[in-house]
Amino acid sequence: MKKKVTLKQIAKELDVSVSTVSKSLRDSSEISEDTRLKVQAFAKLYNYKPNNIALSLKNKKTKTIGVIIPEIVHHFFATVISGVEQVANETGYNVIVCLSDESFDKEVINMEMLANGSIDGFIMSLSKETQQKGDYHHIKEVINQGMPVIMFDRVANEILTDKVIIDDYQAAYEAVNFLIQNGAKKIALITTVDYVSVGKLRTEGYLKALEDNDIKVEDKYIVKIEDIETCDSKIHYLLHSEKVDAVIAVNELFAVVTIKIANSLNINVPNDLSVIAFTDGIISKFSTPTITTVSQNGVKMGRKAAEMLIRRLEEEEHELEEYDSEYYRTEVIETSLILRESTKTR
Amino acid sequence: MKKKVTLKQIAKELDVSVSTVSKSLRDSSEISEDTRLKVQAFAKLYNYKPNNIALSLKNKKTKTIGVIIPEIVHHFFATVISGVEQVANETGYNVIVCLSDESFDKEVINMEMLANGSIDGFIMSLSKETQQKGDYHHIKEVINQGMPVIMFDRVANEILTDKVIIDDYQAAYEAVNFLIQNGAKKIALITTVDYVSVGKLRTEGYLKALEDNDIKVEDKYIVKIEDIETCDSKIHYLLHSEKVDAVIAVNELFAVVTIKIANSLNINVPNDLSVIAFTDGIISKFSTPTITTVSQNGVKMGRKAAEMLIRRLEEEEHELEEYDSEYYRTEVIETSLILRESTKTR
DNA sequence: CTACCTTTCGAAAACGTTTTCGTGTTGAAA
DNA sequence: TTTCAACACGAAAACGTTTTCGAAAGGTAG
Repeated sequence: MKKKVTLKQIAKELDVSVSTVSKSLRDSSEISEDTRLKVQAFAKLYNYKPNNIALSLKNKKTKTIGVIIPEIVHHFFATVISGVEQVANETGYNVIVCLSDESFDKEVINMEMLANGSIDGFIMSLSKETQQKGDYHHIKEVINQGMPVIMFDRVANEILTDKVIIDDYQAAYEAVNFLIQNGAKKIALITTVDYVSVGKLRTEGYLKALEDNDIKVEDKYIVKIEDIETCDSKIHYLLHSEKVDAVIAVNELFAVVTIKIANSLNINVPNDLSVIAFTDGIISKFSTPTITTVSQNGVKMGRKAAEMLIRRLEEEEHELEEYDSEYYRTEVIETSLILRESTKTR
Repeated sequence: MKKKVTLKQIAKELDVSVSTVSKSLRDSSEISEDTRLKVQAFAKLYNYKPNNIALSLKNKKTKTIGVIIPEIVHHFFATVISGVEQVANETGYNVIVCLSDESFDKEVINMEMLANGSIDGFIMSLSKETQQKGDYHHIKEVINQGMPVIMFDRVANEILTDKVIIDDYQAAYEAVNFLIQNGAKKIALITTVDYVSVGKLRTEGYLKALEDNDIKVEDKYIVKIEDIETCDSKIHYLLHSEKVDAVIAVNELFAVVTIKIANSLNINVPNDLSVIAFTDGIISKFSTPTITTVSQNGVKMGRKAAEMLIRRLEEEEHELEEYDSEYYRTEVIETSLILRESTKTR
């Protein structure tokens, strides 16, 4: 077991100073070719690699990105991380991942931990509990300390910072429009509770689309699912008691459950019932029938978020005009409807 | 924008020395109650938090775990990370995630990056390419430097270190046995190429089970899928040309594709064909029919791996008897067959 | 021979902590 | 009054780097 070698050790072995070693390894012209080559050879022999922690302390840069997401066992978030990792890799950054587990407290703790020097900037998506509380002091504080924060997907208008989102409102509007144009009249919405920002926006898009097509909004067609346990019974109740001809679900899970329940009630998808889901993930591709979805390109979101963050980090040098009203940007990732077997077209 | 405050700044403001501030904040008895309280109050006011990087440098401990996995957009690996995160959170560790993207080079680069002081220990699963090459020098080197490494799932016997695995051989054996006991005679295996360690073990378990039941092994029943594009055609060919009555697939994806192709060929699952998949993930739960799987508890694996790593890290103090032959342990996570709709029992 | 420049290197500071070891002051005991 | 312990604090080293500055040695020009 041979421990990592340090500059000091090399210096001692070669009977030169630490500064000479450091300069030699960085090809400084201050050092004679003789000693430079000697040091470099020795360093290679002992496989010297500079200590990242020491470099971080010196440079006040860690070359590390902190990512905080609610859950990782969730295909969408996994794809986002994948995207972040891609550009991090390309630009020499590391990625620290923390999970809030949808808990406000964990989100706060994780942020505080990482904010104390471990990382150069954040990429994050709010936990449900945080959105419910509407308490963003921890995020504002971090931003106030001068650490860049990029929010994605579940964002808060209240926080002034860079954001990457999909246009949930518009996407829902278009999905509902698609259903209407293909003959649907009674369109149900299966969504989460309102405090989840994306759920709310999607609901609004749904409402607007109905309104623009002069279709009366029926409250009984809007199913709000608080926790996953009640999912089955609520959807069952909807399909059993109302003859809807289309369902738009805010996530894949609600959609696939809807299809299974429809099957059990002898309702044929897509002939009797069309189904569209948000979040284009694994389930939609492999369910039977496969599910038409609103694409939500997580990899692209992750890449974009990472690019924005790294741009901030590298530009920080120039100390740009921060008080510009358009200082912070919100990037919108375009969506599209991916047509599969769960919807019929006419 | 007020930057983070340091000990030095507090010291200057209060006109005391840095040491006094540090000691005060750590409740040292050396300091009078007067100044102690004064310092603490001031620190709280300015929301002082010690800088992690400085602490890491001083303590030669980062309290960070490095995780290297082939892909994160893969439910199993996501669950493992989730498990690692759980115990990391409970014990005050952070988690750095790097993706090898199934590439040997990226695996090496990531390991070298992290090994230079960024983390205290590794948890990793080999990339396909690494397993193919059989080149583990980067891992051995890290271990040699005294950094603990825990391998999980895709491990290499050649490397002497702690491991967490499921008993792939035994699990495959039992799955095949289950199929035979329920009437299957012609059992096909859909697997990956041999250099993926788990694929190989599962194949061996399959073979042994057939042998023990005096069933002749038919080479044409063993389908090896190299890349995902050929998946469809190969499985289609199998089902079309051979009347098999059961299929065991080494992952969910192969299983769900098998079912879809069976449907298209008017082969009823489970009546005409039973299907069992390895890796109990999202797809199996929501496919139609739902798929019987060999559970592979990723969360448990992640937790176990993290526990083993942290134990190593904390015990390192005592510098235990390293040359014991049973120094390194291999933990086996038990599996079980989760019965769903894709298999029939009699 | 002096003055100055170039080459080559080392000392030291800095990043933010913690900890060891002194040291000065005070008070009490002898 | 002397001596010593207790108390309260500060200086400095250490972790591993990089970088600035100073300085010694040697050479060259005048």
